[in-house]
Amino acid sequence: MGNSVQLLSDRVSLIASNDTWMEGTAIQQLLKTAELPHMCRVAGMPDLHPGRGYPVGAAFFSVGHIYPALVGNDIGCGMGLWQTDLPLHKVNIDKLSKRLGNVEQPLDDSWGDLLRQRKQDQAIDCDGFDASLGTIGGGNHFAEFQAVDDVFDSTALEALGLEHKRLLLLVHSGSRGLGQRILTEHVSRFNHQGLAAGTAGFDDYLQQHDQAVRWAELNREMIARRFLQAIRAEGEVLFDINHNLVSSKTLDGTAGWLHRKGATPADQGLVVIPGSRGDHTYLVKPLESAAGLYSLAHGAGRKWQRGDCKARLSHKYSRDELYRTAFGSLVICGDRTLLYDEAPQAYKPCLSIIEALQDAGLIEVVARLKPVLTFKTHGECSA
DNA sequence: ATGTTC
Repeated sequence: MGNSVQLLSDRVSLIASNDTWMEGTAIQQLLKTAELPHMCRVAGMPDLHPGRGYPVGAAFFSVGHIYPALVGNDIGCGMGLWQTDLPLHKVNIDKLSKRLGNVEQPLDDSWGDLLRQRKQDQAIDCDGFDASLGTIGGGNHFAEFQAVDDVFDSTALEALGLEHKRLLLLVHSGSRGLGQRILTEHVSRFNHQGLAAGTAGFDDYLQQHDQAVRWAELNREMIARRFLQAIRAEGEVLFDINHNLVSSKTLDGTAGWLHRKGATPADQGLVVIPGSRGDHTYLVKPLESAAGLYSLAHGAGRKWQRGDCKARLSHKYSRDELYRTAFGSLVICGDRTLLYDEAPQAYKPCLSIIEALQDAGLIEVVARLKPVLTFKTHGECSA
């Protein structure tokens, strides 16, 4: 216990074991970000990897100031886990895939009443990005049907209301163009500077940020609902957790701001830590601990940079190996670049992330899930 | 990451 917590400095810790894949660039970015004024504590997660200036897979605690550029463009990005009423023995993967013909279009009028209701309830006063609402987007975002593969804590599973013989749906998306617009506007006014609490800019950003978080949550709900409708199933959300945001938090008696940059909250109950489309997803129970700044890994973490993947993989693998995984699960991805950028080989093994978190005393594994069908985007190349 | 490439 605790042997995978590395102290890089008096205020920077890294959750990683000796065999966790870790880029030097990512560590440099972590240490550099820790030097920002008013930054008090930084924790890198085992899925840490280089980002644009700031690393992804880390939590940053500051006092009196927030850093919108550190949160980045995908404000409110997160994961929603849904349980369908479809028994696994009735699932036919090829039939499932054929029903996903219309899940990328803007939501049509039949969703209008529900959308208006949700926007009113959630105080979402923004119509400018309706065409993206209910759509997955690009990058590492996805909607994935999954099945329980192994159970380690049936009591916790039961408490969550998860029945292990039903098809699950994991949705990973964020605030799309809305978060992007908020960041761009901030950067044009303040560059990468932080904002001091109490200033107009601070209040203005936080108000927009919080709305983008709610918009992203609604986006994931709509994605889940349209996927359920497409496969003619009912379903309910088990949890929905953001891993890209800044929120107020008191740490050792000090009130401040916790930036989560690809870091899943450890103070909101059970969470999932998904691997790549060709790897397991782990349902885990966070344990009480201050070592990780109330945060966990948000996934397996990239091993290879985007853009490098196509050259490394395109001559090595057959078409069949790209659209079917080792689990026999199906991959729908019509975008060639995305197909390679998000290949299993581009990601760290998810078990290595889970083991590092376990060794640090941050989690207990509740269940292991496996992919059934991963949807990225349509296109002529899909199987 | 991005109603995506000034």
